[in-house]
Order: sequence, then structure tokens, then C-alpha cells
Amino acid sequence: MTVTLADVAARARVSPATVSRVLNGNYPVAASTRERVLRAVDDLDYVLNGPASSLAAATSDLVGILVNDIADPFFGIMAGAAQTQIGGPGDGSGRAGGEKLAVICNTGGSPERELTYLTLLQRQRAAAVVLTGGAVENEAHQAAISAKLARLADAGTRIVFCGRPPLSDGNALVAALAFDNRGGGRRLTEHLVALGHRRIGYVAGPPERTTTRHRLEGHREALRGAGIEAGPGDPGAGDEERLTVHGPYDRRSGYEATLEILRRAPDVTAIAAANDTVALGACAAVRDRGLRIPQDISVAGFDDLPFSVDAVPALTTVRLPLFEAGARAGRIAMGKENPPPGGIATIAAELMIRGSTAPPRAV
Amino acid sequence: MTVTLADVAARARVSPATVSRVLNGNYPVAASTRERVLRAVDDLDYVLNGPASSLAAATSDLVGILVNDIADPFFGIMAGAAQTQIGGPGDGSGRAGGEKLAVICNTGGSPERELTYLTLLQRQRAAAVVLTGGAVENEAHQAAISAKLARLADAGTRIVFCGRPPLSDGNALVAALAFDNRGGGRRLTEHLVALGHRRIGYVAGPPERTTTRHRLEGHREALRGAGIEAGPGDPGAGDEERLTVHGPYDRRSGYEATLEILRRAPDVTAIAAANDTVALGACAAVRDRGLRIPQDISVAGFDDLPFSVDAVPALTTVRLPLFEAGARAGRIAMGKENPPPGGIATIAAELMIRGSTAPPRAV
DNA sequence: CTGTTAGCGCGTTCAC
DNA sequence: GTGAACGCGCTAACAG
Repeated sequence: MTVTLADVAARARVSPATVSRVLNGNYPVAASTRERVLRAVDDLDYVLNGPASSLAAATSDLVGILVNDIADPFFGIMAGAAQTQIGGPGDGSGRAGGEKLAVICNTGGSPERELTYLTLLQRQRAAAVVLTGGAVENEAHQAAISAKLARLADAGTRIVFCGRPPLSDGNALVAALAFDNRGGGRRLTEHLVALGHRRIGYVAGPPERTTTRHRLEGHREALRGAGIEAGPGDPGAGDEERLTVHGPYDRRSGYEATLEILRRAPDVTAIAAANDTVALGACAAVRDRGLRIPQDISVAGFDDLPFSVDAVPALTTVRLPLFEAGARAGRIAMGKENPPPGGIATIAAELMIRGSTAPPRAV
Repeated sequence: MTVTLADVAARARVSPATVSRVLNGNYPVAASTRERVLRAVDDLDYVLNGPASSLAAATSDLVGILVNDIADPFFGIMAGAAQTQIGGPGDGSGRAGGEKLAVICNTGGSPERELTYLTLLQRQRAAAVVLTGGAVENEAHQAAISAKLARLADAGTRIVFCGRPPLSDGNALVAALAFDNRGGGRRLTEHLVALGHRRIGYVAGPPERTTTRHRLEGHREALRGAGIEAGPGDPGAGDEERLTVHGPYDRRSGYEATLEILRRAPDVTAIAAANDTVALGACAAVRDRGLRIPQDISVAGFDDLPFSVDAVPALTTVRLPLFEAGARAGRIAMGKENPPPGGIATIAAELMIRGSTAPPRAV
């Protein structure tokens, strides 16, 4: 029923091995023979049997890209960029030569699903795996992931982190491209402080995520640097806790967290959000409370997603080179580019000052 | 080096066949034996060899989801929703039983890459393929896609369209979930007309996309219905052409197209955009020209992506149930739900009236 | 440069 | 309920 390599070989009057060789292109074959084979392939509409090929060669052309939430452009941009480097441009014939199959797997932020996907990719003997975005900070889970990655690496799967900090256990098999979330968070809050803000609300992400923690740490660093954050026992101690509200990385959470902050501390003059999506929700909450941005309250985000520049007023935020990072991760996964020295690169974050932040109202 | 079924069998003191049977669970096995086998699996950290398994069984657990642009939440939402139905919740062990591997493939809107991905999926003997979003209206390409899908279906791959119109050649092997883009476009423009608008600019998508065409057709239908669009020869004929500008589905294109429309026809009182992302660019352009929304110019979008409600003013748009449609497509692909009667279902679009549209200024 | 020969690891008949 | 044997379709040594 289905046409096999042998059928092609018969039609081209060559041996199966020769057909395999022209298809994989890794071996010298006479031009005339190759011609004949290719014609037979087209005539018969032959498509390689992937599983058989993978079994025999002990490798597959599958590359997995894991993301927390594919509906979030933060991940979509990185994953799409990685795919451009992996999938290859195609040759327009749809014949698909030595192309890799770059596929995106959506974990929904669940550690279990992340592990399941890794197992599935391991089962497929994936050529490489790219893990994007913040990790969940749970020791058991981290250990499980690390162990799983070690086995994958062992089996020849290349592992790349993108926008994700290196494993805490120093697993050296992994190349990591980490964003400077802490530095970005710090510079953002320094900017707010420089404008004159002293009471700054912070809408944080889910508490167990590395991204959340690093951005928040940067924020606090800046407060401490400005002498704003009080130590325990000082008057005003605990303020920083009161002004920080955690929640998922979505619009609604930003909306509600901001209302909560405004309730707890009506005198805040600025809100920093853990990412742009959340910041949008924060803006809505601020406006619904009848306050103007930035005259009454400044709002800032993080990531610089495409829509942020179109917010009204345009969102002050921290730009992460998502596309570039994704593309680079893709190239490393393909072996087209060397991993960074030491296996770890920190990618700079750039402060983008726009209209949503301004000096606080004179009191 | 790598542990195989035989190793597990040896450790459990059973035959390889028995191990295979407990792993696939489709065969009666004594409880005590199964117990022993599973323990051996865990002890040895055994992971099934996917390619070998697929080769022997002539099926694979791969399900492909094709999208035009994964950085666009329009696709991210649908693809993520489909994956929730396909990937299964996992059992928390990371062991991965009979799970399918749902993977997203980003075509970047290129017909060639679409074809290449289909070939790659065919090569992997994918269990199902979900194609999302508008198709490219090129006869040669349509035919190629249709032929390819026919072969896939032939090989037992289930095919589902999601937010994509059925094949024009009536390929009946495909279940199609189509959005009512035409009806949505019509109702949106009817809304503008009802507000009193007569000169309405239209920022269309790429001309070769079905989505673009259907939405535009709906728009024109509404104009004609209101007696606004003139026939050829009438005074004002060609206006509708002059007021329509095509471009990619991105923010920048919306910005530039809007500037162009404003240049061509400074008297337009409303701009309808082909989608929300484009509408955001349109809003920016309108504002940069010193015009207010909606007092001077109304702006409307399409899709009702999550950020649209947070635009200022909130965007009037047409809601498409992206998540629900994606999930349903996923279920059909898994065989958990029957295809719609006749293989085709049209999914309704709902007009969402918000602050960005209002009656035109009295002249 | 090309053909021949052996498996790759598992699912699936068959027997028992 | 379990084991033995065969073959899925292809690649990777070898020869030649």
C-alpha cells in the first residue's frame, strides 16, 4: 500500500542504500544516479518513513521547544524565533530534505507537564530541546528536571535554556541564555526613584517562578539603594511587603493586584508590574479608580512586548531581546553556533522610558 | 548503554512481549506480573523507544498543530487550547503513558513551509494534524495542500481545520471549523453605519488570505446594504477601493495603512481594521495625526484578543471564540468528539461594542 | 561510487 | 496469561 525505499530503489534501478544516500545527502553519489533516484521519488510520491529512519540511525529530526504559555507573546516570539533557525527555509518543493521538525510544546506552566513533555521528547529521541522562560523553584521538581535533562544529554540530545537561569545544581550539560531580570528590575525602579517616587507598589508574578523572584529582587535592590526600603524593626518596616502583591502573569491578575495595592496604600505614586501584560491590567485598574496615568500614578511594565508601545500612554518598560535570544537558542540547539563560554550567557535588559512614567504630583 | 525493553524483561523475569503488553495496556496481563514489570521499568528508568514503537505499530503519537504566526496571540490561544485536549493532563509521574505529543509548527504564513511541515508530519506518520487560521488563496498551492492532505488522511492521519474555511475542492476527508468572518465583518460595519458613519476606511490584511477576503466582503456587504458603496459608473465609484488599504497582519502595517487612508481621504470618520493588532496600529496613527478616538474618528478591530479591552478607549471589535474553537478542534483530532455534520461547522462571531466607536462629529 | 548484509527496538501474530 | 519468532523500513558498516 504505502511506498517504501525499496520501491523507489526498484524504480530507479539502484540499491536501497543508494536511495538512502541521496535522500540523506551525506554521501557522494553520482549526479546521474541521484537524478534518477530523485525522479523516482517524485514519481512515486515517496515520503521517508521517519520512525524507521530514526530507529536505524538512532537519532531523530525532532527538536522540542518548551514554553509555559504559548498564548503569551513573550513565549510566542521566542519560540517562533527559535523555529526560524531550526526548521530551515524549506526548498519550496515541500519535499522536505534533511529538515528538522521544530515543534513547540506548551506546558501551561505546570511542572508535571514539563516533565511529561521531556519524557515524550526523550522517547522520540529528540535531537535537541530548548526550554524557555522562568523555571519553577521547587527543589524536588528542579532535581527531577535536572536528572531528566542529564539523561537526555546522555542520549545525545542537545539542551538549551532560553530566558531561563541555569540549573542550580550546576548541570554543565546545558547551555543557558539567561535574561538579566534582576538588573532590569533594578534599573526600572531606579528610574522611578530618580523621578521622585518613594511609595512604589509592585505587582509581582507567581511567587514560585525564578523570573518573578529575580525581577522583584532587582526592584528591592533599587529601593534599598535609595534608602527607601526599611530593615525589620525600623519605622516603616514591612512596607515593602504590603506594597507587593503576587499573582499569575495575566491581565486580570494585574488589575486585581493593583486595586489591592491602591486599597492598602492609597498614597502610592507609582506601580511597577512584573510584565507588560500585567501592567496593562494595572493601567485599567488605575483608570477605573479615576486616576490619571502618569499624572496621578506612574505605571511601568517589563518585557516590552509589541503592544506596549501602543498603550496609552505608551508603557515605560524593560526591553528583552526576545526574538534575538530565541534565534540564538535555536542556532545553539542546531549546533550552528557555539554555546556561550562557560555555558552561560546573561542577556542584557534595556530600560525603555516612555509616557506612562513621570514625576509624582507635588503634594 | 541505553536500556531497552529486553532489559526490562530480563529484570522482571518475563518475556519482552509481556513488557510490551503492560506498557501498552491493551492486553490482559496478570496483576502480579504487571506489578513486577512496572517496578522494573521504574528501577531501570526505562523510556520507550518511540521510533521503534512507531515503526512496529505503524502509527505514532505525534499530533501536529500548524499556525501562521505563533507570536500572534490569535494563534497562540487556539494552539494552546488544542494542546490542552491532546496532550492529556499527565499523571504527575512524568512517566508518560499513552500520551500524545501535541506539537505546534509555525509556518510563518509561508505556503512552502506549510507544505514542508505537512511532509515532515507525514514522514513521522502523525496521528492527526490541525491546521489553523486563514489559508492562502493560490490555486496551485491549494491543490498541493489538498493532495497532501488526501495522502495524509489516506495513511490514517486525522485532519482538522480550525478557523480555516473548507477546501474549495470539497475534500471531504477534512473536518472544518470555520469562523464566520464575513458575518462578523458585516455586523461590524453595520454598527458603524448605524452610528451614522458614511466614509469608512478599511485596513485590510494580506490580499491572498481567505480571512482577509471574507472580512472585507462582509464590510462591503454592509456598505452595499446601506446604499453607501457605489457601483461602477456611479458618482463616487471607486471610493471603496480608495478607502481600502492592504497589508500584513501587524501593528506597523496598521499604522502605515491608516496614515495612507487619512492622506487619501481626510474626511473619513471611521476606520475598520482587519484585526485587533492592526487596529492598535491604526489607533496610534490616528492619534499621531492629532485626532481623538472616538470623537474625531472611530476605530474598530476584529478578534477581540485579550489586550483589546485594555486599549484606550477600549476597542470595539468582533469576538471570535478562539479558545473554544481550538479546544474543539483538538478533541476532534483526538477522536474524542465527532466531526460536525457534513464535516463543516461555522462558528459565530459576536460584535463587541466598546468605547472606540461613536457617532461621527456633527459637521 | 555502489551493492550486500545486518541489525536498530519493538509489536504482533502464533503456539503453548 | 505468557513466550518465541518474525518483520516493520531504514541506515551503517563492509566489500567491491
